[in-house]
Amino acid sequence: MIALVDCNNFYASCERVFNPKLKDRPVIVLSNNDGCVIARSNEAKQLGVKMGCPAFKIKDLITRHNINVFSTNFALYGDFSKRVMDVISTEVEKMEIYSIDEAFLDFSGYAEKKRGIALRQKVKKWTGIPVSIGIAPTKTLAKLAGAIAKKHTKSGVFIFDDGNLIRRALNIFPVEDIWGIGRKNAKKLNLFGITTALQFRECDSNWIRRNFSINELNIQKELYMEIRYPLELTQKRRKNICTSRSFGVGTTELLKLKEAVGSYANNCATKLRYQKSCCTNVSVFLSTNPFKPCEPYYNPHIVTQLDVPTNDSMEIVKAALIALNNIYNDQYIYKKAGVILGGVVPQEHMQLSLFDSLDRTKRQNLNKAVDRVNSLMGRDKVYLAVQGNVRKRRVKQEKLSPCYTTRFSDILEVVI
DNA sequence: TCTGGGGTCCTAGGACCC
DNA sequence: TCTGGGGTCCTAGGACCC
Repeated sequence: MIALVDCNNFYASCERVFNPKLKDRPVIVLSNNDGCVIARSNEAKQLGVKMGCPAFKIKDLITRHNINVFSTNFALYGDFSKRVMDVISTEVEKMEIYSIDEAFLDFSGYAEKKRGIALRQKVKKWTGIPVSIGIAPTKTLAKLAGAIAKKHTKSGVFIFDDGNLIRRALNIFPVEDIWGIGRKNAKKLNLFGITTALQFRECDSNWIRRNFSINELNIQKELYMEIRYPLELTQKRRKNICTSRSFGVGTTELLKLKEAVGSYANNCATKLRYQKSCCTNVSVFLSTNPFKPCEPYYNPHIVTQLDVPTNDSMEIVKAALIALNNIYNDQYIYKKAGVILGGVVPQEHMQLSLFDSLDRTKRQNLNKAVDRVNSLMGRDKVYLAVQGNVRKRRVKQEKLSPCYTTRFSDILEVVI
């Protein structure tokens, strides 16, 4: 049996932990640049705040209902994620951290509701974060059980321990809410009269294979309790590493784009070194504002192949800046830029080039030193000149909460 | 005025090989 | 007149996830 632990309204819950005034109050968290709603407390959901909605569209609603608004605070959420996962790991032998707020656990041996309830209480007590737990024979069914646990139980835990129960649940569960069936596929299925999870499970497998991909077939098997997506216990290296940002205000200036793209490339290289990998290609993209139909849309993208796999900041930044020069056109107002590193290979599998002129050992030592300074003293303490003034370029975050758990100056004081 | 960021996997079609 | 058969690899685009 597999258990899925899912933090309830995760970012909103993190904001609440050190701010008890927010209890039972509507809370929302915004994306970068305070753009869109990316998390909502139950109270905010009840007021009709939709996921992904641009903040400016619900200004009235926010004032009218006194909704508590927060800018995204990833230092805080990342730290809480780690705490929650640490607590869970004290209770299980094997677990797969699936996302910032979810984990699949091996519950074989002792898969009972009370085990889930005890775990849930422990996480709440030790971290302050409420979670829901779904227990079932497969991941797909565990996701479904988790959804039921969140919406329809008081205990926050739901277990699929019998075939009849699964059948009854599938019969009322909409096909579009199955894990892995997205909007597009749900629409297609609806056209064939398939609206519930049970109808999907009872479809002819050959028909599914012909009209959809292998994934949908696997999902169908998982609904029949056949494991197609086993627990993944080893942490996988990322195959692509991306850093991209929207700008608060659009720009046509090449210099500003250089600073941005240089910074994103440097950030990607740092992430790459962190997972002990090298990349073999660097791609850069730009984008104008897609929400302005009156302005022409321009979305160029270019991939540069590297001779030698590398994770050297300067080399990657250089490649990114050359690419930028090649796609830049001064006739457009750019709203977003990004860098993607691809062809990622483990550091130790590096294929050297016959014509390489770089002293790679020297560069490695330099990068290592920079990484160490930045990890000890705070990010961007040392950066490349081409990045410009990194502190000046901060994104808009008007409602940022303190970094209660990751910055000494933000730690709460208890006054007696 | 104001619309996020970071990933994975699958498939079809083209280029290429012998 | 009549023009094969069996592969691999790469890429773009699309779907999905959080």
